[in-house]
This record gives sequence, C-alpha cells and structure tokens, in this order.
Amino acid sequence: MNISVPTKDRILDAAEKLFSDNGFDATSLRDITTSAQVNLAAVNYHFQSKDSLIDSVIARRIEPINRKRLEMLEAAGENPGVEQILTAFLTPLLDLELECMLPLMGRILSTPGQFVERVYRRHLSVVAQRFRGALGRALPELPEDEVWWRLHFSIGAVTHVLSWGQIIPAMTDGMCDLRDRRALIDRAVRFLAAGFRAAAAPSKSN
Amino acid sequence: MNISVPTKDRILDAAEKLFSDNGFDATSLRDITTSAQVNLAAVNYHFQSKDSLIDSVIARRIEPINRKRLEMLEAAGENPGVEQILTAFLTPLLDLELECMLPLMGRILSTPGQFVERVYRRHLSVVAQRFRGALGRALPELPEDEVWWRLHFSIGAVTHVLSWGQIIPAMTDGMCDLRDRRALIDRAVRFLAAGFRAAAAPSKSN
DNA sequence: GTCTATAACGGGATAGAC
DNA sequence: GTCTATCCCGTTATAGAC
Repeated sequence: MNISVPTKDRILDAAEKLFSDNGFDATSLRDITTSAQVNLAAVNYHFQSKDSLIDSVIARRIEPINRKRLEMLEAAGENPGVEQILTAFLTPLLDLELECMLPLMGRILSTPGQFVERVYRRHLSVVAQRFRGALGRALPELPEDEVWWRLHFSIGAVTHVLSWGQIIPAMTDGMCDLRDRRALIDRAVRFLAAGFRAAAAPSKSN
Repeated sequence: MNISVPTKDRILDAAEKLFSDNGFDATSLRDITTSAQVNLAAVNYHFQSKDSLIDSVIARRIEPINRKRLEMLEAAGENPGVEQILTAFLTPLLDLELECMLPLMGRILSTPGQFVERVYRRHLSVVAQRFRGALGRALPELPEDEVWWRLHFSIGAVTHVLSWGQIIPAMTDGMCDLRDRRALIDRAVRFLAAGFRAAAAPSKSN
C-alpha cells in the first residue's frame, strides 16, 4: 500500500513495537502483519521464520549501539577512568531515540533460554570483553572475576530499569521519571562507579 | 498414583520447574500434567486457569522470602546500616534452596506486562516500601527519589544475575560461580552499599 | 513479489461419566 | 476428586494462483 516504506522494514518496525509491548511469545505473526499492513505470508518470504525475524529486529538496533559504544571508549583515550568507561557503555543504550526499543532491549537481555545465548555470542561478547578489559585496567587491584561480577551487576541494574520502564513511575508515586535520559545515565554512572571502586572481599585463598 | 504427595502440590512442583526452565508461554498445561503424572483436567479443577496457576506458584515461594526479609530487618535493630539492610533484603532471596526457583524469580521480576504489576502489588509493594524507608533513614542526605532509583538498580543487579545463572559461568570462562551463595551475597552487598553511599547528582532546582 | 486459502498442529478449557 | 473425550480457537508455515 504505502510504497514509501518497503515491506521488509514495515515488518521490522511492527515486530519491534509488538515484541516490545507484549513479548515475543505473546505476539503472533498475524498481529505483526496486521499492524504492518502487509500480507501474512510476507514474513516467511522475507525472513525464514518467526524465530529468525527477532534476530533481524535485534541486530538492526544493537549494531549501531555497539559501534557507538566502541567509538566512545576509543574517544576516551588510552587510560579512561571508570566513569568514562561506564558512560561509554551505557550512553548509546539509554540514548536510543525509540521509546519502544528500550523495554525490548531490557527484556531480551533478561529472558534466558530463548535468544540470550545467541544474541550474546553474535552481538555482545566482543563488546563485553572489550569493556571488561578496560575496567580491569582502570581498577588494577580488582580481581579479574570481580570485574566480571560487577559488570554483570551493572548490566542488570540498567536493563532492569529499562524493562520496568512502564511501571516504575507508578510504583514510586511518580518520583522516578525515565524520560530524562541524561539524568538517568548520570545517576547510573554515579551509582555503578562507586560500586566498582568498593573494596573486594578478601579472596578465599587467604 | 503416588499418594504421598497431593495432586495439588505435584502440579505446583512440576509447574515451577517447567516455568523455570522454559518460561510461562512456552510451557503447556499438557507439559505440566504429564510431568506431574496427573490428569489434564486436574489443573483447571484445583486452580481455575493457567494464569492463576502461576500466581500460586509464585506466592508459595515469595511469601516465605518476604517473611524472612522482614524478620532480618527487624533483627537488625532500630537503625540498621546500609549493609545490614541490603543483606536482609538479598539473603532470603539468594538463599533459596531450590535451584530452579532462582531463574524463575529473576524472570518474573524482569518480564513486564504479564504478571509483574500483579505480583508487585500483591507480594512486593509492602516489602519494597519498608526497605526503601529503612534505606532512606540510613542515608538521610539522599533525596527520596534517589533512594528509589538505587533500590531499583539493586533489584536489577541481583535479579539479572539470577536470570543469567545458567550462562554466566560460560561467558566468563568459569570465573564466576553462582553456587557459593554466601560469597555472592557478600559481593552484591559490597557493590551495592558503595553505590548507595555515592554522592547524588546536584538536584535540578539548584 | 504479493496475495488467498488452507494444511497441520497444539493450545486452554470444559462437559459429563465415574 | 478424578478421569476421558472433545470443543473451539489461534498458531506457524506453505502451496499455488496471480
């Protein structure tokens, strides 16, 4: 119908929105094709299956994020501080223009079993290794495993806020407002950087 | 068949395991009744629907956790410190004997739309308010909304680790071991307490 | 490339005998 | 309380006309 946007992109747009709002399992191909105003069979023509459709949805957003992350880390110089590293890691994620992608991102990263392993291997492992290395160099006294743990804590803290985006304002009586991204990044970086600087527990071998 | 465990409990046990392993949508009532070795119709007899079944699954585990949380907070005295409050909040959750409940807990708490609102209202809101209050009193200089944010960051950090429990060891080359719960609680409390003590950003009105 | 129509299946729920 | 049998619906995927 609307030739201005190709069928393939219309499907991706609609799938992104519906997966975000209702989840992957709860969204049928019919929901997607109705919303996108394309034919049901078009999904299986352009993508092979529903399963590989979400891969494309994810890849379309996650690749620019990772590019920006590495750019920002690069731009922070030879020996960036913890705050700089965390800012480079979080800003491209939280800065996404698309409202609806934020909860989806959070959900993908916190739903085990289905896509996490695949998404992690394809899109996250390189970046995670890179940032873990940078954090380890910024905090040389921290044991290697502790850096991993704290990176996981950080990812969880942020993705949780993204996942719960819709209901956090309600449960905090409107006190917490997710819309101000700069403030959110600032909040998260302060909190997490302090956590990274905490003394590690004495190791077992002592 | 096996009269030692009542039908109702056999259903709850099987549902808990399957929901944990495969997710709510991906688990059919037939999967549950086959695994529990009970009749298909038994689910709709004992519980009204699949939807209300998960409510019972959750309630059975979350109530003891919350009881212990409040007991530990109570036991920490009149003016507990940040570490004591966080320990009281996290220990009963991370201390669950049942391996399989930990990822399920993490998943429920990070899957929006379906049950979070209901679960939050019924099982979490009172406890969250109580701990937020305690943290606010322990850190009187912290703005009220900042306490909420940091509590959310904390919940996210821990639930994320629980959700990813199965794959974290693989992605960190075996460096991170979730099995030692005491060490995990200690790690999390150190990290999060330092985050809570970080200086808040200057407020907008300044 | 795009559509209609349908195949093939599995899901939740329930009626009614026991 | 427990079972069997079945209803009825929505799902993904595909065959085949245009």
